[in-house]
Amino acid sequence: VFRIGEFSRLARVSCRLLRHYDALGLLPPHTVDEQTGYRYYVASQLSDLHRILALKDLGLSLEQIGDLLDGGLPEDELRGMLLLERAKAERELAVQAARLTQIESRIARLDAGEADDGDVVVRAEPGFVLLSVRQCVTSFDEARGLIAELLEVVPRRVSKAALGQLVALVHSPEFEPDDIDVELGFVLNRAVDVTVELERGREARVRHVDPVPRMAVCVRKGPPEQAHATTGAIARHIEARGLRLAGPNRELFLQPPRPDRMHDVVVEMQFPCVDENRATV
Amino acid sequence: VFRIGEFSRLARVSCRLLRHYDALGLLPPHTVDEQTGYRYYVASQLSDLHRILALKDLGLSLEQIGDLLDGGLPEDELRGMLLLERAKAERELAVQAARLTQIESRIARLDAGEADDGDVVVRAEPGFVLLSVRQCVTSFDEARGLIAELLEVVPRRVSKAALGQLVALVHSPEFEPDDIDVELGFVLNRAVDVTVELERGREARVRHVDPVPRMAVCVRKGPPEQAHATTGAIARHIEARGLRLAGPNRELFLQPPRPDRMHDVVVEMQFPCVDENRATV
DNA sequence: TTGCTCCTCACGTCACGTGAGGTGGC
DNA sequence: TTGCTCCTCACGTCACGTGAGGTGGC
Repeated sequence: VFRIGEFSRLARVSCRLLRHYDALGLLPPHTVDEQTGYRYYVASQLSDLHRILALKDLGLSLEQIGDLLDGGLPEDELRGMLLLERAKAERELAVQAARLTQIESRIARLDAGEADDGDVVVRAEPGFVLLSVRQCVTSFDEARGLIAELLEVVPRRVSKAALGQLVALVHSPEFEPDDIDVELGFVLNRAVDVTVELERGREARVRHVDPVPRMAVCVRKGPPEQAHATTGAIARHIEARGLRLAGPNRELFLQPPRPDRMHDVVVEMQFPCVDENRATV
Repeated sequence: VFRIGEFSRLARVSCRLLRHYDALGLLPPHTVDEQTGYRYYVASQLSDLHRILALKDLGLSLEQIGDLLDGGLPEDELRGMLLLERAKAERELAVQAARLTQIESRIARLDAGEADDGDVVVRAEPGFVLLSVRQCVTSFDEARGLIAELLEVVPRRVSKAALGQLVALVHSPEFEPDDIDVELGFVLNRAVDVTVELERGREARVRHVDPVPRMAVCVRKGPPEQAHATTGAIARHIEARGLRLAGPNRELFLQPPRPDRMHDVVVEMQFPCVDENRATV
């Protein structure tokens, strides 16, 4: 029979841990002296402790371990718990792997004396409702004209409260500056059912844009020529992270742009991605 | 200029996070209304936020990020931080991988209806001082005789306070029951410099046992025949975990054994391991 | 008798989530 | 005027680590 100090040395755990597990009812001492409160453990309790530590190593919480130890565990539930833990461990593993490759690519770039590219973020993007018109433009000026038209016409038909940011979706699979299939419109904050007529018989319509599980985003400030740098940063980032571009990229105008001052714009560039390995999350 | 709610929706983070980062000085709002306390953000702060989130993704703490953002970062220190983070991420990755394979092997064993083997633990083991005698024994009875002799003779020469657990180290690389190279002795709690003479001219001497970075341990209760089951559990465990046996295994007698009741013993079996992949940690 | 070990609080950790209770702006 | 949004506390999270302050046992 051991006092808590000896037992903790045998087990290579702290006394505090043993007291903690006692408090939680996970591993009550074999005996407790009523006078002094001293805890006394016996040798065979070391295997009880090992069982707890082994379960903890699997990633179970102490609460789960407690349920499992005194619950008599109905086999099925244990299986269920393990399957959940496996999924959790797989996610965590992927996160850690991504983190490691990101760090390594940062070190590599630092050693090569290259720029930071530090502000690329990958996140899930929910779906939203969009009021938009889609067409091919042959020049940047044409796009700018379309933006100007939308900015003028749409607010007359839709209440200001419902109108969100201006957004562009680039549907052209490849970048050809003189023939870009682009969709331009406004995010809608509330459901509105309108069709807005534009010049030359075109119309802006309401449609739903699907959510994207992995969107690489980066904010660009300044003229459109700056876009190359931002695109490059995103490209390096997603490559380092083992992702691949998938689907039309977007530009979200954080400030309502003024067509005469497009060089002063703040835009969030968004690129949908998928994992190299698996098609879906 | 955005209020906190709009800004949080644009950034897909919570208001609480923005207030938290404000409180820490990581991302103060562009403006704060003195009357109402309302926080106002501008579009370009989104990229500041992204920078913070990207650094957080690397595993840096908010405190580190704060130092880094306003510290002007002396390049070298940044490198140092990243190298540390890489090491941390590598360790974490290994831990997660081990966890995952452990969970998977548990599920597999559960599906196959096999036993639990749940109480194997891998841990680091510090070095210690041992008072021991080493010899080849040709039978279990001979070992038992040696234990009896040690239990009788040693306590006469060494104070009880200094004497720790009885331990056996099995030096035979392979298990041959009729010729086991075994070292038997006591862990010493304090430095003692003695040589204890035994029968037939043999001696127990003091020596230092090196620490072991990875020791797979499991407690066995009952007769030595039980040892096979425990050994099997450990073997399955370390295989599932991508480890490999390395060095002499040990048996630590948690209770002072009585040679006439060896079937009632509680022993911790210890097996040194190394990683399959790399020789050292 | 002097150390040594044990005891019970109780705060700290880390990055926020989640109410509680109250107030300004359209 | 009614919602809506914002504000500031302040507690909870998870598994202990780390003192503080005090007491029993050899």
